[in-house]
Amino acid sequence: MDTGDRLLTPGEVAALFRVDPKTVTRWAAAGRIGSIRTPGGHRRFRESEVRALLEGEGVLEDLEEGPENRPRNTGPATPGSPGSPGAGNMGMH
Amino acid sequence: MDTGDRLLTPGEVAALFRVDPKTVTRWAAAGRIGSIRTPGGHRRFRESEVRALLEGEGVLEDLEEGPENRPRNTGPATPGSPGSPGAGNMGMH
DNA sequence: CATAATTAGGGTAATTTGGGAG
DNA sequence: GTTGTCCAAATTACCCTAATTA
Repeated sequence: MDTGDRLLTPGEVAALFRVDPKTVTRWAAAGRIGSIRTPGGHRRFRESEVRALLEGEGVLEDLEEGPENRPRNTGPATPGSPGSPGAGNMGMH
Repeated sequence: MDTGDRLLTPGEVAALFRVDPKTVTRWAAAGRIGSIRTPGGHRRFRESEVRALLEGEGVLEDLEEGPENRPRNTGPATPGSPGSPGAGNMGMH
Protein backbone atom coordinates (compact mmCIF):
# COMPACT_ATOMS: atom_id res chain seq x y z
CA MET A 1 0.00 0.00 0.00
CA ASP A 2 1.84 2.84 -1.21
CA THR A 3 -0.36 5.67 -0.22
CA GLY A 4 2.53 7.92 -0.91
CA ASP A 5 3.99 8.18 2.53
CA ARG A 6 6.90 10.05 1.16
CA LEU A 7 7.79 13.08 3.14
CA LEU A 8 7.94 16.46 1.49
CA THR A 9 9.99 19.44 2.50
CA PRO A 10 8.34 22.79 3.21
CA GLY A 11 9.64 24.05 -0.10
CA GLU A 12 8.00 21.20 -1.96
CA VAL A 13 4.66 21.77 -0.28
CA ALA A 14 4.94 25.48 -0.84
CA ALA A 15 5.55 24.92 -4.53
CA LEU A 16 2.56 22.61 -4.73
CA PHE A 17 0.30 25.15 -3.11
CA ARG A 18 1.89 28.08 -4.85
CA VAL A 19 2.58 29.80 -1.55
CA ASP A 20 5.59 30.79 0.45
CA PRO A 21 7.35 28.16 2.56
CA LYS A 22 6.65 30.40 5.48
CA THR A 23 2.96 30.00 4.92
CA VAL A 24 3.28 26.24 4.95
CA THR A 25 5.14 26.51 8.22
CA ARG A 26 2.30 28.57 9.62
CA TRP A 27 -0.21 25.93 8.59
CA ALA A 28 1.80 23.36 10.44
CA ALA A 29 2.12 25.62 13.45
CA ALA A 30 -1.62 26.17 13.43
CA GLY A 31 -2.24 22.46 13.26
CA ARG A 32 -3.99 22.74 9.94
CA ILE A 33 -1.60 20.20 8.47
CA GLY A 34 0.28 17.37 10.09
CA SER A 35 4.00 17.74 10.27
CA ILE A 36 6.90 15.58 11.29
CA ARG A 37 9.89 17.28 12.82
CA THR A 38 13.41 16.13 12.24
CA PRO A 39 15.74 16.00 15.22
CA GLY A 40 17.15 19.21 13.85
CA GLY A 41 13.83 20.99 14.01
CA HIS A 42 12.96 21.07 10.35
CA ARG A 43 9.51 19.97 9.27
CA ARG A 44 8.52 17.27 6.85
CA PHE A 45 5.02 16.80 5.45
CA ARG A 46 3.31 13.69 4.25
CA GLU A 47 2.77 13.50 0.54
CA SER A 48 -0.52 11.74 1.07
CA GLU A 49 -1.87 14.43 3.33
CA VAL A 50 -0.72 17.24 1.10
CA ARG A 51 -2.29 15.53 -1.86
CA ALA A 52 -5.52 15.13 0.02
CA LEU A 53 -5.57 18.80 0.82
CA LEU A 54 -4.81 19.68 -2.75
CA GLU A 55 -7.56 17.53 -4.09
CA GLY A 56 -10.01 18.74 -1.59
CA GLU A 57 -11.79 15.49 -1.26
CA GLY A 58 -11.34 13.76 -4.55
CA VAL A 59 -10.67 10.24 -3.53
CA LEU A 60 -9.48 9.36 -6.96
CA GLU A 61 -6.73 6.92 -7.37
CA ASP A 62 -4.44 8.47 -9.82
CA LEU A 63 -0.89 7.32 -9.67
CA GLU A 64 0.68 9.75 -11.96
CA GLU A 65 4.36 9.99 -12.07
CA GLY A 66 4.98 12.52 -14.76
CA PRO A 67 5.63 16.19 -14.47
CA GLU A 68 2.74 16.92 -16.68
CA ASN A 69 -0.57 17.37 -15.10
CA ARG A 70 -3.32 15.00 -15.93
CA PRO A 71 -5.91 16.54 -18.10
CA ARG A 72 -8.86 17.95 -16.41
CA ASN A 73 -11.80 15.84 -15.64
CA THR A 74 -13.17 14.76 -18.93
CA GLY A 75 -16.46 14.82 -17.20
CA PRO A 76 -19.29 17.05 -18.24
CA ALA A 77 -20.00 20.38 -16.77
CA THR A 78 -18.15 21.59 -13.80
CA PRO A 79 -19.43 20.03 -10.67
CA GLY A 80 -18.89 23.29 -9.03
CA SER A 81 -17.90 22.20 -5.60
CA PRO A 82 -21.01 23.15 -3.86
CA GLY A 83 -20.73 20.61 -1.23
CA SER A 84 -17.32 20.92 0.17
CA PRO A 85 -18.77 20.47 3.54
CA GLY A 86 -15.32 21.18 4.45
CA ALA A 87 -16.10 20.98 7.96
CA GLY A 88 -12.55 20.98 8.63
CA ASN A 89 -11.21 23.40 10.95
CA MET A 90 -11.97 26.91 10.61
CA GLY A 91 -14.07 29.18 12.25
CA MET A 92 -12.65 29.66 15.57
CA HIS A 93 -14.17 32.94 16.33
CA MET B 1 5.13 -6.43 16.36
CA ASP B 2 8.65 -6.59 17.32
CA THR B 3 10.02 -3.65 19.06
CA GLY B 4 12.27 -3.18 16.12
CA ASP B 5 15.60 -3.81 17.64
CA ARG B 6 17.08 -4.17 14.24
CA LEU B 7 19.87 -1.89 13.36
CA LEU B 8 19.40 0.51 10.52
CA THR B 9 22.06 2.00 8.33
CA PRO B 10 22.38 5.76 7.92
CA GLY B 11 20.87 5.42 4.48
CA GLU B 12 17.78 3.74 5.86
CA VAL B 13 17.27 6.34 8.53
CA ALA B 14 17.87 9.10 6.02
CA ALA B 15 15.19 7.67 3.75
CA LEU B 16 12.74 7.53 6.64
CA PHE B 17 13.28 11.17 7.50
CA ARG B 18 13.72 12.28 3.94
CA VAL B 19 17.12 13.71 4.69
CA ASP B 20 20.65 13.05 3.57
CA PRO B 21 22.62 10.22 5.15
CA LYS B 22 25.12 12.84 6.10
CA THR B 23 22.47 14.60 8.13
CA VAL B 24 21.75 11.42 10.06
CA THR B 25 25.42 11.10 10.80
CA ARG B 26 25.39 14.66 12.04
CA TRP B 27 22.53 13.85 14.38
CA ALA B 28 24.53 11.02 15.84
CA ALA B 29 27.57 13.22 16.18
CA ALA B 30 25.46 15.83 17.96
CA GLY B 31 24.03 13.25 20.32
CA ARG B 32 20.50 13.80 19.04
CA ILE B 33 20.15 10.14 18.25
CA GLY B 34 21.79 7.09 19.73
CA SER B 35 24.23 5.36 17.46
CA ILE B 36 26.21 2.19 17.56
CA ARG B 37 29.58 2.24 15.92
CA THR B 38 30.94 -0.70 14.05
CA PRO B 39 34.57 -1.63 14.57
CA GLY B 40 35.18 0.06 11.26
CA GLY B 41 33.69 3.35 12.38
CA HIS B 42 30.36 3.19 10.60
CA ARG B 43 27.22 4.00 12.52
CA ARG B 44 24.11 1.89 13.03
CA PHE B 45 20.82 3.12 14.48
CA ARG B 46 18.11 1.30 16.38
CA GLU B 47 14.85 0.83 14.55
CA SER B 48 12.92 1.41 17.76
CA GLU B 49 14.57 4.71 18.46
CA VAL B 50 14.21 5.93 14.92
CA ARG B 51 10.53 5.06 14.94
CA ALA B 52 10.02 6.87 18.19
CA LEU B 53 11.57 9.96 16.71
CA LEU B 54 9.56 9.56 13.56
CA GLU B 55 6.39 9.94 15.53
CA GLY B 56 5.25 13.23 14.27
CA GLU B 57 2.35 15.29 15.30
CA GLY B 58 0.15 14.46 12.38
CA VAL B 59 -3.58 14.58 12.42
CA LEU B 60 -4.27 11.69 14.65
CA GLU B 61 -7.90 12.42 15.16
CA ASP B 62 -10.25 12.29 12.29
CA LEU B 63 -10.48 15.61 10.74
CA GLU B 64 -12.35 14.52 7.75
CA GLU B 65 -15.56 15.62 6.31
CA GLY B 66 -16.49 12.66 4.25
CA PRO B 67 -19.62 11.00 5.57
CA GLU B 68 -18.72 7.74 3.99
CA ASN B 69 -15.32 7.31 5.34
CA ARG B 70 -14.86 6.12 8.82
CA PRO B 71 -12.10 3.58 9.20
CA ARG B 72 -12.54 3.76 12.89
CA ASN B 73 -10.52 1.07 14.45
CA THR B 74 -11.99 0.39 17.80
CA GLY B 75 -9.81 -2.61 18.10
CA PRO B 76 -8.26 -3.40 21.40
CA ALA B 77 -5.30 -1.42 22.39
CA THR B 78 -2.00 -2.75 21.36
CA PRO B 79 -0.77 -4.83 24.19
CA GLY B 80 2.81 -5.01 25.00
CA SER B 81 3.83 -1.80 23.45
CA PRO B 82 7.40 -1.24 22.63
CA GLY B 83 8.99 -0.50 25.85
CA SER B 84 11.89 1.13 24.16
CA PRO B 85 14.23 -0.25 26.72
CA GLY B 86 17.19 1.67 27.59
CA ALA B 87 16.55 4.13 24.93
CA GLY B 88 16.83 7.22 26.94
CA ASN B 89 17.25 9.54 24.13
CA MET B 90 15.74 12.89 24.47
CA GLY B 91 18.40 15.26 23.67
CA MET B 92 17.72 18.28 25.52
CA HIS B 93 19.81 21.20 25.24
C1' DC C 1 41.26 -11.58 -2.95
C1' DA C 2 38.63 -8.25 -6.02
C1' DT C 3 34.51 -5.37 -7.07
C1' DA C 4 30.50 -2.40 -6.19
C1' DA C 5 27.93 0.24 -2.95
C1' DT C 6 27.68 2.72 1.24
C1' DT C 7 29.68 5.57 4.85
C1' DA C 8 32.88 8.83 7.01
C1' DG C 9 35.20 13.27 6.88
C1' DG C 10 35.63 18.26 5.66
C1' DG C 11 33.84 22.40 3.34
C1' DT C 12 30.44 25.55 1.12
C1' DA C 13 25.78 26.84 -0.77
C1' DA C 14 20.75 26.38 -0.20
C1' DT C 15 16.87 25.77 2.61
C1' DT C 16 14.31 26.20 6.94
C1' DT C 17 13.40 28.21 11.41
C1' DG C 18 11.67 31.95 14.46
C1' DG C 19 10.08 36.51 15.41
C1' DG C 20 8.65 41.30 13.97
C1' DA C 21 6.23 44.58 11.12
C1' DG C 22 3.49 45.96 6.77
C1' DG D 1 -7.46 36.83 10.13
C1' DT D 2 -4.34 35.48 6.44
C1' DT D 3 -0.34 36.03 3.45
C1' DG D 4 4.27 37.89 1.96
C1' DT D 5 8.77 39.95 2.99
C1' DC D 6 12.54 41.59 6.21
C1' DC D 7 16.23 39.99 9.42
C1' DA D 8 19.78 36.61 11.90
C1' DA D 9 20.67 31.93 13.18
C1' DA D 10 20.46 27.09 12.69
C1' DT D 11 19.98 22.96 10.02
C1' DT D 12 20.35 20.61 5.94
C1' DA D 13 22.14 19.39 1.07
C1' DC D 14 25.72 18.61 -2.27
C1' DC D 15 30.77 18.72 -3.61
C1' DC D 16 35.03 15.92 -3.03
C1' DT D 17 38.29 11.64 -1.63
C1' DA D 18 39.40 7.66 1.44
C1' DA D 19 37.94 3.84 4.33
C1' DT D 20 34.62 0.26 5.47
C1' DT D 21 31.04 -2.80 4.32
C1' DA D 22 28.79 -6.62 1.79
